[in-house]
Amino acid sequence: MKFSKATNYALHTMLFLISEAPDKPVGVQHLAEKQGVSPAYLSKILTKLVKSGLIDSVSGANGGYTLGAQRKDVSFLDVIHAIEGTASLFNCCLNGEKECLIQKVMVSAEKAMEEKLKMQKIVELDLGP
Amino acid sequence: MKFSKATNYALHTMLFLISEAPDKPVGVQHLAEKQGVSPAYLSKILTKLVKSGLIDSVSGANGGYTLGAQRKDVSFLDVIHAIEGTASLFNCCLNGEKECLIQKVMVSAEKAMEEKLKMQKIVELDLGP
DNA sequence: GCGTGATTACTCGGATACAAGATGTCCGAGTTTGAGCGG
DNA sequence: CCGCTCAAACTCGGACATCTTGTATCCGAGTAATCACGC
Repeated sequence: MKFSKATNYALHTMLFLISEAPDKPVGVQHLAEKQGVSPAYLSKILTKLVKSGLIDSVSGANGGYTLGAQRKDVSFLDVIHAIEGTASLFNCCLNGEKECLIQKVMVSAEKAMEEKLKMQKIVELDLGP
Repeated sequence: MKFSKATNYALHTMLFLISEAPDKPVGVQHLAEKQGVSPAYLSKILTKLVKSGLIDSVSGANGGYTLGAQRKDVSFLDVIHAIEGTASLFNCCLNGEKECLIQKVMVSAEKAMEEKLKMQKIVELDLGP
């Protein structure tokens, strides 16, 4: 029960793109150096963000990754869902038992966290407190 | 990023002990059958709950697991912390950078979930609406 | 000067390797209950 | 009837085996910009 490093990399990449390179595409090598990750691995992570529509990729020379159109709206939850998936953090997997009260409580608590993460847009971090 | 099955088993065991056997010790075999788990594995999980002081174990024949003294106060968060640990779900692990804004947001959201789980006592589920 | 091809700098996707943690099993050791047996 | 011993029913703890998932690497394919060359 931990957030993966991939989520960490994805969030930092988004923050960097928004704050320092809103227009020009940035190569994966540059992004990887900033965070001390292997470019190949970061590329794999960013592909997920592309498929979720959070960023765009530009092929060819001078290519790289760039922000999508609606960049102002990207929330923490968007990034997390793109990387970790949208499945519930808890599933009871106990047979018949119709509805599991424990499951209900867990899902409710999970929603509380997601609500916070949905409210927080990444762009808000750029311009400090 | 998912809650482990162990947490699920632990929560169900706590609920069972509170609702159906507040005094008598219950053998791990009986508890395991109820949930379709191997007794050996469940025993390993319950040992964590014992070490955290949430339940007591009774050795010898007719032994088993029984509720501790302050059973009314056990919350979801207590059980989860006993099984999953109390470490933060997210750590930035990005070098110098003094304080990471992303880390702050994540921890804050995590706290929101924990607050909900701390409020919800397991005993409250027993007498459901 | 200009088109055409080759080179270069990129991303994309799949295949693969590696490590760590979750899950599950097995067995020996210690502990208590209860039954059996001898006095 | 009493006390002793012994077996049975338990948990405890560690050591293992397995399986999934996260982490990471490598390479071939495709694509776009740029450079080189020849006309």
